[in-house]
Amino acid sequence: MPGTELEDDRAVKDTKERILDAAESLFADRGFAATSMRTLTTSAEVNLSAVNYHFGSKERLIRAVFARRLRPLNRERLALLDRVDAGSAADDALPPIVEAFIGPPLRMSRDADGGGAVFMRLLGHAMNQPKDAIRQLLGEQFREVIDRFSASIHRALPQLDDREIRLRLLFMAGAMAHTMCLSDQLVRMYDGTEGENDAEAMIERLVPFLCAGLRASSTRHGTGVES
Amino acid sequence: MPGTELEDDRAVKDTKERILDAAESLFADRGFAATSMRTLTTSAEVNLSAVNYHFGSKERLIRAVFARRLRPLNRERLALLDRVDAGSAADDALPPIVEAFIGPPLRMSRDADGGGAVFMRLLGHAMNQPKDAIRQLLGEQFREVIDRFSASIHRALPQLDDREIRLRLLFMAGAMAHTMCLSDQLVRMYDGTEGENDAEAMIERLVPFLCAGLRASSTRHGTGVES
DNA sequence: GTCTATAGGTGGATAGAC
DNA sequence: GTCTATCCACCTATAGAC
Repeated sequence: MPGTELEDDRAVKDTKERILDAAESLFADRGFAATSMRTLTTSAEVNLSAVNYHFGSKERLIRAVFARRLRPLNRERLALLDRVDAGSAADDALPPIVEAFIGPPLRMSRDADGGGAVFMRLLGHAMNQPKDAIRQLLGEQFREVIDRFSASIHRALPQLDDREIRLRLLFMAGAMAHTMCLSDQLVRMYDGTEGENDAEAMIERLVPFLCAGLRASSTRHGTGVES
Repeated sequence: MPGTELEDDRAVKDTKERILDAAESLFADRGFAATSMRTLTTSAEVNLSAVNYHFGSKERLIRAVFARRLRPLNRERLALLDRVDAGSAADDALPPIVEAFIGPPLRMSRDADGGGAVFMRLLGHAMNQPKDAIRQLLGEQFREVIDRFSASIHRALPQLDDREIRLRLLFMAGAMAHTMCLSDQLVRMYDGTEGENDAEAMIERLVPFLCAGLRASSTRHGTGVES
């Protein structure tokens, strides 16, 4: 079983990637349990046994699907955040922070060729998944991102305590996930009038909404004055 | 097949509700496809055939699970909105509007006895479901709610056009859905320090965040001035 | 209305030839 | 590494006795 990530063979990689691509697409469309290995391997045009040969089991295939995209995605987020952190720590650092958080995933939604669009739909779906092994996997993948972004937001908005920041980060993630998951319908809702406004237009609309939410006073009907 | 909603018999109702309760709980935990009728009927302590007898099929059981909770829930939302609409139409009507939208579902999360908590987790999961029959069902159930809330928000924030309002309503729904779906972890994250702060505390935190987001200027770094 | 029994089909995983 | 053939557990749905 070559599960030790020693991909030195071209033929192996092709088959593995065909499986990963098909899995991504089918999982996004139907969910994990509803996608059988039979339909998956048929769609990937590989043999039924190939999945077990290359990944060991269905569950490990699922983990591989997420790891393939999530690792570079979160690396990009943190790289963008590094650049923001190097500059101003004032309130006006907030929009770039938010964009570093939501930009890479939403922009990946636009990358229809590379299959990123499909994956983001899958991720939006998985983020609201019941307490599964998948959620645990996502928790591991996102822990560092959440910690780093919490810290940066705290620098920009020192009046918010850490707990409130993490909660609002959750609201942000929810709004983003829902947006990505419904991207099909959004494109339908928005095109015909403004043309090709996928990721960038959505980022331009989400950033003001989320920055305003992050800046909101914690008190119920507050006008900006703290407690 | 007594699928014509003529529940005049007590014994029937008990069995049906036991099935609905078990279905709600298992669907929330494992998803629809991963929940078999065997584990479901075992958990409900009814016979395997009871589901097909009372609901006709697994899919119609799923629809029944949603309809049972969603109809009264959305009725409550609209009733609350009616009371807001009867009052001021100014900007200060916004918090009650937002609360009418997110309050009933989040409050249902607290109702652990009635099983509402389980259902809301299920709903949060279903809202980010891929393009299934379930999403279509939810679309039907929510169309009137979205239309009515869009109109009320438009009265409170006349500077936003209808499309932007509907988009922000989507962001709201996403933040709410994600919050509800992760309620388990949130309770773990928040208790031990503030005690029993389930629904009301979360509403108090979501309302300022969402109101600020709704009020945000559409322009990227805007300070409140329109375009 | 509730039960047993079973039909008829699909699931993930594997053995072993090539 | 890829294929066919197959095991067997499990699935939904139904038939028919009580």
